[in-house]
Order: sequence, then structure tokens, then C-alpha cells
Amino acid sequence: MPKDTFFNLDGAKQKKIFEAAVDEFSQRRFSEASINQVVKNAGISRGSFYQYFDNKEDLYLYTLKQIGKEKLNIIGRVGELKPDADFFDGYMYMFRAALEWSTAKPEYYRIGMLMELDDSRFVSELRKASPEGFLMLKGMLEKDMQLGRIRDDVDAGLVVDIIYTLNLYLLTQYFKEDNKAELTEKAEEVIRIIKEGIVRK
Amino acid sequence: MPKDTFFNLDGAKQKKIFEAAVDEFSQRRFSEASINQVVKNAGISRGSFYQYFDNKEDLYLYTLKQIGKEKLNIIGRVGELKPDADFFDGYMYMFRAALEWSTAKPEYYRIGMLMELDDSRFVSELRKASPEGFLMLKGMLEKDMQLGRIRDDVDAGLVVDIIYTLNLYLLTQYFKEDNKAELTEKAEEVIRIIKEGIVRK
DNA sequence: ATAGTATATGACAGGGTTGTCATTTTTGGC
DNA sequence: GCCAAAAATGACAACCCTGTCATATACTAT
Repeated sequence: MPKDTFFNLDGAKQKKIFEAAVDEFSQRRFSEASINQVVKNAGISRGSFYQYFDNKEDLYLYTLKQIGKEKLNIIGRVGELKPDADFFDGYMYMFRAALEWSTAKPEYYRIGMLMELDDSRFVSELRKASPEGFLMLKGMLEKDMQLGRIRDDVDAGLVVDIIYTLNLYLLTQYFKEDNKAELTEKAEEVIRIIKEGIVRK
Repeated sequence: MPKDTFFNLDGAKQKKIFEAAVDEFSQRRFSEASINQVVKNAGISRGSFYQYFDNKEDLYLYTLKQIGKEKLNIIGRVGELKPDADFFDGYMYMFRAALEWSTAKPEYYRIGMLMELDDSRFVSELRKASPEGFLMLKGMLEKDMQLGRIRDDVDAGLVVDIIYTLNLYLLTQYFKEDNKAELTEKAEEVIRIIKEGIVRK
């Protein structure tokens, strides 16, 4: 947690530091991100930084928390908005929402992606501790299984792992191309494959 | 390419350096691997290293090449061994072979995995330049499509991307658990899902 | 044995990183 | 205006890293 001195700062300065952190963490993985860069971008001295935060982890946690607030507001409401959508529609809704959001706040999104790619001890633990997206998908899938919409001999956890993995793949792979339409199509095709299989019947 | 001085070394010393490189590159991604570690493990001086290799890239390339020789020998013969297997059987065959190999030479396998995870410029380029596994899978799939075994409205490239991605996921995710039986089951289940879909018909 | 070549070495320069701390500056209350 | 408390600062120690280079050692062939 940031120290009091940080929260005593006026809003503009807090924001400037937050933005510098976002900038850095959206370009490099946590393990490679440099506080030197952050302080440079924020226009504060190295000494000041350590008066605000304990260390890089502290700053990272703070940054994620800030972003998390916005993120959950936008993406986390699939259940509310589409109460009786099936799993596949639910996922696509989520996917579209995430994509919109990634267009609005690409840096935030990149941080999330880099976090998934990071294999440092700290970030791995962190990821394990907050499996929101994963659990939401799993819940949706299990509901559909109970409703008999999904074959009951599949392993729900594995299916969600699969979709989660492919989701990340889609976003990383096609992120740079910046072609929302094409990306959405790919996602739909992926879902259709998971849903129907690829074998000719 | 390593310098002449390296190839002039007696076999044992070459091997020791190779093994030190394997050790390092199987623990850290290329971008994070340290030559200091390599020279320490190999028991040579820093100066000597640069008498043998231009730099870290040079050593990495050499290491991959050495490993590649063995790898292709074991895994790359799916076509020969199972000439009329379908795509799914072919994949599972490959998967099992890869798994066997990863048990025999876990360090080599880890290097491959870390390479997939690396996003440094150099490694990305390198990966693009040698898409053996990817192309083999794609070839097998296209053959099956021509034979009418696969729905012809699916995008072969995408399907292979999916399987490739999930393959990597399976191996990274369950690597540490070291439970071959369970891992193989998961792979089979993944393939079954891709093949049949998960929706109740 | 000697001369010349090939190889081995570690100190070095120059770059990066983090976290600390004595000192200076700013701020706010009286 | 003054003073104490809070905040800002950058130099510093300590630790990484890479690639070079002058020097020392070993080898080889005459």
C-alpha cells in the first residue's frame, strides 16, 4: 500500500505518478519495468518515489487496483446485463466489452496482457489471487451445464481454461493489427469451434 | 555462429559450455539469461567466452541448433510413422512423443517453452523463421479437409493456431506437476472438444 | 630450446538497476 | 515573520549486466 505521503499529495500529482506507472507497466512486464523510468516520466525524484511507495511491487499493486476499479465496472456486469444468455453469448458479450474497453484504454489493457504473460513469482501469485474473469466464465458454464445446454461429460474447469487461454491468444496475437472487426470474427469462429467441433458429421 | 576457437576446443570443453548454456537458457528467458551465469557454470573466464562466441545471441543460436538436431529426429517424423493417421490422432501422437522427450530432456523442453514465451525482438524473429511444428500440423489438417474428414467451413490456420496455443498451455500449465498420465488425458479431452464441440446436440 | 601462434584471463569502462539517507526546500499554523 | 513538521532531492552504496583489451600462459612446430 502506498504511504500516507502519497495520499497527501494533491490529486494532479497523484494522477501524474499513476499515469507514469501506467505508461511503464504497459510497455514492460512487471519484472522488467524500471522505477527509474517511472520517476523520470512523472517528473519526480527517485527519493520522492520511495517516500510514496515501498517499492515496485507496491506501485504495481496500486496501479492494478486503480485500473481494476474501472475494469470491473465495464466488463464485470455480464451477468446483470444478459441474465439468461447462454455461455457462448455471454462470452462474446464479454469479449466485445473487453475489446471496446481495450480501444478506449489500450494502455490499461496492455498491462493486463503483460500481467498474464509475466512469470515472475510475484505476478504469478498475484494472478492466482484474483481469478475474477476465470470464475465468472466458470459460473456461466456450470449454469449452462445444469440447464442441459452443455454436454455433461465435459470438464467445466478445462473448458474455461481453454477459452481463457484462447482469449488471451486472440488479444495478444491480433492486438497490434488493431482490426476490431476481424478480431471479433476470429473470436466468433473460435467459439463456434468450441461449441460445435470441427469434425464433419 | 561460434568462432573457430570454439570448434577448436576439445569435445569435453565444448560440451561443458553447451551444458552450461542449456542450464541457463532453461531457467531464464533469452532476454533475461546471463552470460555471467554461463561462464560461471562452465568454469571458463568471461574473456574466453567472447573468444568463442560473438555474444549471447550467438550462444543461443548455437544451443538451439544443437537441440534442434535431436528434437527433429524424435518428434518430426509423425508423417512417416503414421502415414494415414487423421489430424487428431496425428496430433496426439506428436503430443505423446513430445511428452516423452520432455521427460527425457526436460531442460531442452523448457528452453523451447521459454522461447515461446519470450517476446524480445530477437526471439520473436527467430520463432517466425522456424515454424516447423506449426506447418506440420497445418499440413495434416489440410489433408484431412481434402479428405472430407473436417468441415470445410473452418479456417485451417485458425484451428492450428488454436491447437498450438492450447498445446503450449497444456505443457506450461501442467509441466511442473510432472503427471504424464493426467496431462495426456487433458490433451485428449482438449482434442475431443475441438473435434466434437461441447454443446449437447 | 626457441619463436611464433593460439588460447586464457580478469580488470576495466560504461551501462543498467534498487533502496537509503543526510540535506535542503516547502508548507502551514501560530 | 517564524518555526516545526512534512516533503523533495540527488548523491551514494551495492549490486547486476555486457563487451573489450592488454597481458599472461600454453601449445606447436622447427
